[in-house]
Amino acid sequence: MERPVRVRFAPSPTGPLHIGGVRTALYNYLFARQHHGTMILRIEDTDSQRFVPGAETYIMEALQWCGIEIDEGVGVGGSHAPYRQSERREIYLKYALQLIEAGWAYYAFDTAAELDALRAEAEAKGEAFAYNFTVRERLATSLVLPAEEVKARIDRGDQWVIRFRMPENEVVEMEDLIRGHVEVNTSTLDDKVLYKSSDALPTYHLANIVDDHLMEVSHVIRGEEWLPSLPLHYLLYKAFGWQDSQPLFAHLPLLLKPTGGGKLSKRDGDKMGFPVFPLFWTAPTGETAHGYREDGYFPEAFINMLALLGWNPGTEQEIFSMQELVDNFSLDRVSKSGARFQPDKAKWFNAQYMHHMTDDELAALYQPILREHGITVSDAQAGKVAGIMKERATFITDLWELTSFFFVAPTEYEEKQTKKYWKGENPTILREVREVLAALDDFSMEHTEQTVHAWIEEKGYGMGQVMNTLRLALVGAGKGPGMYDITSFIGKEETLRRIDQILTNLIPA
RNA sequence: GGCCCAUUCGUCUAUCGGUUAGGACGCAAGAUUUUCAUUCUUGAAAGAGGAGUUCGACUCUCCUAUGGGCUACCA
Repeated sequence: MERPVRVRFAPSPTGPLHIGGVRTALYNYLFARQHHGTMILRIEDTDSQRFVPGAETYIMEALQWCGIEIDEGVGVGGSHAPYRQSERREIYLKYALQLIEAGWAYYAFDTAAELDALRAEAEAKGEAFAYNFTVRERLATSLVLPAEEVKARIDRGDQWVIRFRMPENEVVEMEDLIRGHVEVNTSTLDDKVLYKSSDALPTYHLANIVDDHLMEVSHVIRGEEWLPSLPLHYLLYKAFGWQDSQPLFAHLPLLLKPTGGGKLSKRDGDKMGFPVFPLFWTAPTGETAHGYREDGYFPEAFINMLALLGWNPGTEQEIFSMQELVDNFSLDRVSKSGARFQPDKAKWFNAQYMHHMTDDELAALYQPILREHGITVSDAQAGKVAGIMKERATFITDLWELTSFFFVAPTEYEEKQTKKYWKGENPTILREVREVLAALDDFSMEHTEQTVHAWIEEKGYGMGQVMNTLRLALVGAGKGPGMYDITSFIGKEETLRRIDQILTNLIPA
């Protein structure tokens, strides 16, 4: 295979891109980058009924947030423009007609009502209706109607479609990069509609094959839901005489619901409290859906998680940057069976990325949240506290809950801790600790710790007893980092002030 | 119903005929600890079932079961 790698992600703008779509885009992107190929974004808007305004913009924003770069396509242009199928509509009819010419397709004039009647009739007899060699000769098609009649019907504006003439009893042999050899007998297939006069647009099958050919796509990497139509696609390449440049196919396993069966859908997210979309989405109807971005996920963590859902490197490495994914990805390590999406693992990935962030990175993300709470501090300070507490956080938004006591003195004292420590001689000991701290000139972490610990030992107090009482005074709760992280950050003056505050405000039990 | 694809711990997965079937998430226990976490250690936890092929099958073949996809003038 000498030809340049060109892959495409080809969503249809019928709603927000969900994570299954993002993963398909990701695998295409990884494959393209690894082979120094081209990643194409094509919008398949051949269904005028289901078109949703805003969906296309959403798709492009989502890919951008994920770090999936488009080399060619909608939004960036390229040598094979246009990339929106609705803007290529004049191309397709020509090819459909070419197929009729060659005997691979025909006009059909059935109305929706007639087809429904046919289906009902078959069902009544307990049979499955198939529009194929068994019925096509008995229906109003260009196969049986005289040429003049066909022309007359078209001329007078009757609705028609062009259907593929599926051969009878032929075995189509196919190769899938993930699944290997697959074969299907054409007698089980039907005469798919390729083009419809109602909106002068092709269906997916025709548009897809024509565009992939014209855009010189080398590998088609798409969801498993397309596997059943692969024989048709093979036959279309054959009918057009394009077998030599036919792309290689890889059908990806589906992303399944976390529990129960079925494909992941929008409703699952709403029900189970995790996003199924990369970004927040507002439908034209006003309906909204959560997004990973707004829920606090890092795009890198989101992508990492998605990449491992259906693919693995064969090693025990789990944390991958985009570049590492590009270097390690391979289609033959993509699994064959559907992967159940796991919300807990997604969180774990995010926490891992959080833990590995530098103070500077954390500061940049945390500052806006601090500002929302009316806290103005330097980046260094924001980064410092975030760095101290990051290992306890899953999301950036967890940080405020975790670090607020660095900036604000407690306004109330947690009941459990108060009961446990604000009793007996502890308030008196706290008074003594206050004197020890007040006498300090050097309030650094090391020096404070050394002095206070030596003092505790000398007095024979319990370490936990003293430290937890002090914690209650400074934090107001039984949580937080080491005490000296706190004292050194808030400083001597504030430390003493918080001790005085609890001593004057809280009456010991 | 028909066609196609799949089937290893609860979940994501490793294994490409010979392993005490490995790792991760989650769960449980323990250790560390001034709190909460983190971290570390340990544990429970799997080859859908049945026939073959083979000296030997999780791995290859077939059947069954189960799950999933498709079966539109949707993609």
